[in-house]
Amino acid sequence: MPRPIDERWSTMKEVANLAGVAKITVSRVLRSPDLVSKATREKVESAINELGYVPEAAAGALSSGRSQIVAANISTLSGSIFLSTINQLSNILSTHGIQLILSNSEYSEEMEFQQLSALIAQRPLGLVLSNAFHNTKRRSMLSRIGCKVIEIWDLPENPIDYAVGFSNFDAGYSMTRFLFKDCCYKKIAFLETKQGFDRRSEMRFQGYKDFQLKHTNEVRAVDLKASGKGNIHDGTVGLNYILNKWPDTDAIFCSGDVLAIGAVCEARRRGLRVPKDIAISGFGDIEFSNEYGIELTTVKVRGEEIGTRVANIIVGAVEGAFNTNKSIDVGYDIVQRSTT
Amino acid sequence: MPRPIDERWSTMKEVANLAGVAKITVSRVLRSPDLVSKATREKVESAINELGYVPEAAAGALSSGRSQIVAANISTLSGSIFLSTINQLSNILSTHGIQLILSNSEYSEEMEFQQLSALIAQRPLGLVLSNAFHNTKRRSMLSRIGCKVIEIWDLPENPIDYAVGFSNFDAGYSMTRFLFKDCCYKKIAFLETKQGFDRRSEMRFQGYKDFQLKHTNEVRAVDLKASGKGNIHDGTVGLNYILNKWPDTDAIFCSGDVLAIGAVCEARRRGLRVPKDIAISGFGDIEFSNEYGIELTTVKVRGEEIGTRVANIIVGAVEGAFNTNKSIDVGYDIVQRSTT
DNA sequence: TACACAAATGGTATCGGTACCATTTTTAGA
DNA sequence: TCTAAAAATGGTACCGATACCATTTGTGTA
Repeated sequence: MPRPIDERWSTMKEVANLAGVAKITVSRVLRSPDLVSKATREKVESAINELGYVPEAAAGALSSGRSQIVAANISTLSGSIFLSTINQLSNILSTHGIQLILSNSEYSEEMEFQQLSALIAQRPLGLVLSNAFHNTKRRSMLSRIGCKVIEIWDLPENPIDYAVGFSNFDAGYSMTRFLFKDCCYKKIAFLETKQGFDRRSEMRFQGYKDFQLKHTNEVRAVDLKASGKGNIHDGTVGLNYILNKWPDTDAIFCSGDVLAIGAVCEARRRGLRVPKDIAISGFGDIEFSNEYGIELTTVKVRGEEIGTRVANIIVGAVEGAFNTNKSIDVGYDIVQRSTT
Repeated sequence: MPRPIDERWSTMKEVANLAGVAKITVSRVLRSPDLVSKATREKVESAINELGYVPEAAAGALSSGRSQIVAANISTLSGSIFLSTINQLSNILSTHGIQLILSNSEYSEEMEFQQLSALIAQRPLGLVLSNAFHNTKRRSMLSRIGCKVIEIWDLPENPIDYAVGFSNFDAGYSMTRFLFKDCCYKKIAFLETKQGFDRRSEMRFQGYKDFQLKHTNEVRAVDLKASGKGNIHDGTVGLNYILNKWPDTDAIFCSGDVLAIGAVCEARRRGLRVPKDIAISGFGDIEFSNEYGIELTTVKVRGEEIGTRVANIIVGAVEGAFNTNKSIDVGYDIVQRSTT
């Protein structure tokens, strides 16, 4: 369909004609100005300005076989867990002229597959995933993708290409040990709301379970799958459910901060003292965790650093750096505040 | 799973050869399957599966003159204000095979221009902006862009193409009137923390100012520009600043919910009763506003609906619908809770 | 001045799809 | 059975950049 004349963008050829050079020279001015003499460069630049020329990324990508795009598929935007990572990643990439395509799979596996194809269609420089894929078909799709695949917020045993994150198992284990050994709670429950498959939450649970089986031989775990969107309300439901089922519970380890905040609010509403009657801890250390009248004990995750590391891997790979470190552990911290 | 010898992806030509058809037929199977007979379609589909073929978006975009990309530039990700809009937009677009490129302009103004160019380089189907551009050069760049420009979360008088949002002026005016007339507060202050140029916050302030000048002839406004990131801490600073400067203030209208929550916390810390000693209202109705022990009076914005409307405009335009409605007002609600 | 070599510039093929039109095959109706 | 129209398929020329190699121009040294 022929676009209306006035809506067409200028092309490199038109810039070249106006400047009186070959179009390859225009290309050089934009991509490797050092190879062009000052006089020519200035002629070309003024032609670019005059025409308001903006090169077409698709043509460049096709011709060079290399896009200026990084794709990220994260499980959810709404939880805001990944925001700091995405924000940082986007900022660093944009200083290198790389755009970030964002898609979220809301933890649904079918959508993830479709979206994965759509992302691969962009032939991105890097593919950032917050959810590891265990399905073989998908893994094979990813392994032959030809761009860097970077799994984040977790450290799977065999990363496809790279992993930047921390051990969710260890985090779950550490927090449980902290509650048990340092805080001396002996009846610890675990609360989560997995939507579909959430490997990271699952691993935190495994860490909790592992500790519990070693030290108390009792597992008190609730997964509010059905209702669960991981919002504050779920925290209130979860607290009630747990205290109803195991009335002598003295601490609840929530798989996310929002859940934990909900649980704290509900505990207070019921007239329970936190942490005296019931201790509550979370995971993630979101902005609200340390403000707003609640100082939540939680696992602090360096989300921003993950973004930085991911950006460095991608930018490095573009510049030809060879990175042998497949797995980058940014660690985590147990942060004690006043809810335990 | 053996990685192919070279990391090249299969091309449409290879699929065509395997299926024994012309490559244009493969293209048809993917884009308009109704034009292809069932037998041929199945042959081609099995060839696609066998080769794991994923078409290259850049080639399609170049050839058809139409990308499958929508670009959004929002002022900031971290505030989480736009999350529901972006989330909804991304979800709807992805069901139409359209990808969302996200960039944020929270850094320098120079970068904003660069980023705009980078986004335009993608020749997106639509360009979604949370910040109106007043600079003439930029506006002219935007007006000749050839794709739909959609300004969101505001209703400028002359939208470049479309605007989906609400009147920030009206919202500011309405909340002030609500505090004054319905709640009978007579000494109302306005607190904001603008980062750079924030037209939306500015318009809310103008609404506040307009009402005040009409009814009290007094404006008590604080803009924590310098420190201001709009976080909870700023709310505490702002409350103290205001009560110090105008001790008889009986209500504070905060330009954002996070600020308001900070102000409520600080008021309580100081032993003030909310709303008896000091009333506080916010703007945005973020998730935390109605939970977590604070029931904040605020202006509820339908962020998700904005996302839906934007997606519909873009998808509609792709399908050739002609939308005459340049300005879509999704409205807002004054929600009274317990802080006023 | 001549020559070698570096710097600057240009020509052409090509990336992998889609548009447009042409051609072949199938179907329906007289 | 024949013919016209519809359905299915194919051929070819692009889209707008970059890669690669060729060519021209400029510079320093003998």
